[in-house]
Amino acid sequence: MEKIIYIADDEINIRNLVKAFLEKEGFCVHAFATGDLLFDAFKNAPCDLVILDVMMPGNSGFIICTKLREISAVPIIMLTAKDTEDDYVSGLALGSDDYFTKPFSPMKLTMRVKAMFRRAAMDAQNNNAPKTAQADEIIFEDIKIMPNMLTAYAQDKMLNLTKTEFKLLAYMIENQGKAIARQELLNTIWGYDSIVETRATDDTVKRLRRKLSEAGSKLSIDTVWGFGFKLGVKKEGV
Amino acid sequence: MEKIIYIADDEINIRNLVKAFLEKEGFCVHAFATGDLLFDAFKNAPCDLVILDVMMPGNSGFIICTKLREISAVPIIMLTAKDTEDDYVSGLALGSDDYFTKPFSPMKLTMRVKAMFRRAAMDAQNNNAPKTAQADEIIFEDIKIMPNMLTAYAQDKMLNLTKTEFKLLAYMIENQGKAIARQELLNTIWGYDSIVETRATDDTVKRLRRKLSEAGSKLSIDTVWGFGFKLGVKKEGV
DNA sequence: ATGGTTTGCTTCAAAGTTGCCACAATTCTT
DNA sequence: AAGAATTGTGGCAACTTTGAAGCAAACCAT
Repeated sequence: MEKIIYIADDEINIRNLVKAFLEKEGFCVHAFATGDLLFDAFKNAPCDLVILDVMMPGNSGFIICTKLREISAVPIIMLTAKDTEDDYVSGLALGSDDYFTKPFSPMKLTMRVKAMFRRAAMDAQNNNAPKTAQADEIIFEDIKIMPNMLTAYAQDKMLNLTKTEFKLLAYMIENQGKAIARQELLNTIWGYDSIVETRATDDTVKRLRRKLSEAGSKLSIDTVWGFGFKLGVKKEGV
Repeated sequence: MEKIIYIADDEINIRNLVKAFLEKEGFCVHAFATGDLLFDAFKNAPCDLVILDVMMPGNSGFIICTKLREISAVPIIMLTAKDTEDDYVSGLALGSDDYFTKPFSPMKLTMRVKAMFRRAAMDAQNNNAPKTAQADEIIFEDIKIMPNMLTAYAQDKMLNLTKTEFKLLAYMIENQGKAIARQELLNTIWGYDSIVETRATDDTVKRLRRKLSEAGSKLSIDTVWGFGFKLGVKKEGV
């Protein structure tokens, strides 16, 4: 089944470039000059994935993203020239699923798109967990995560997590029980194009473990030797 | 399979530096003084990745990039001294996949190169076997195997298997019933070019048997004398 | 700018894995 | 039944992977 992708960007070069790359991969791509045009088209005929530039004449990508989220759970990738963490957070908080900073590599965008479809397909298979991305709270054992606010509680005590730690914990809880490979964490948290050493994951896990333990959480991050990590529960001490 | 990398840069120091670093990582590197030379070589013998300096005598890296893109989808990394947004965007618009600004760390370039190959490999894997390899669970008797997660259960108790043990058990279960020769296991699990003794399989089987029995599994690994092993089921004791 | 945080890297020690060995137990051959 | 070949067992050492502490560069909010 051919996947349909809508893209909105006011720069025609970017538009054509992305369109060309994605079409070469067999996707059906419709390009729009503004977010509003895209939104109108979406109302008539929803697509499988949306790529939105943030800076556009008329309503910005953020606004379109919010409007889309009101009517659909379609995956959204945001493009932006700005590289600030603020934008990153607000973009994710508004419900976009991924984020690209211009200038970006068309091939990487293509790979990310394919990865998202793969993931969506996998989620569909184990339909038990329909991750509508924006649950207000995710709870696992004595941990409560509030994705919108980048906040996490353990035993009702607030954990003071950094962004990296939060993303890692959130990802592991979404995949609770599963063992997760270091490389998968790198790809997901640090991005497919990251150049950090694999051991960077150990650092974040180390800091997460300390914070969890200081908060007295029963949650433990177990090592799967030669592979990665897995969530577990500490035994009730004696 | 050794990856072949072409690099074009008019500065011999850069050329040699990058060449040395990449060769140390096991890549086969051919260096060219101009982009045109590289392009000619590529027409005769394509390579797996191209690194192009932008500023070169003769045709610039941008032009070479465009010409390469007309005949191939080979990954291209651009190097440039200029750090302007214009250059970046036009480089990408011409189809390069990544971008490095001089001065750059050879180590980071190397890591990026490795990441690109890793991604390409993953992509190929996922495309070739979109469904077959993605079985979430394989079940045999009281054993449940979850291939993606290096996790296996016996009687709903988790088995703590190492990578080697896991691969061996998974392979035997995939071929359930069949007797498997030691040499076949060696080739499959340890690889054709492995130098381990045949008896290494016995070691892993030994450890697997212990873990299975400790978990109380009914699964047994039976010896086929003078040949290899075969999965079986223990009798209901008593 | 600037002062505090975050974060990835380095180094070293600790822990886990794995192939090999010697020898005992088993099976096959004669 | 004796001898030869093959397999099971426990131990072990080399190797790999992981954890911890410290550090410096990058990052971020003032």
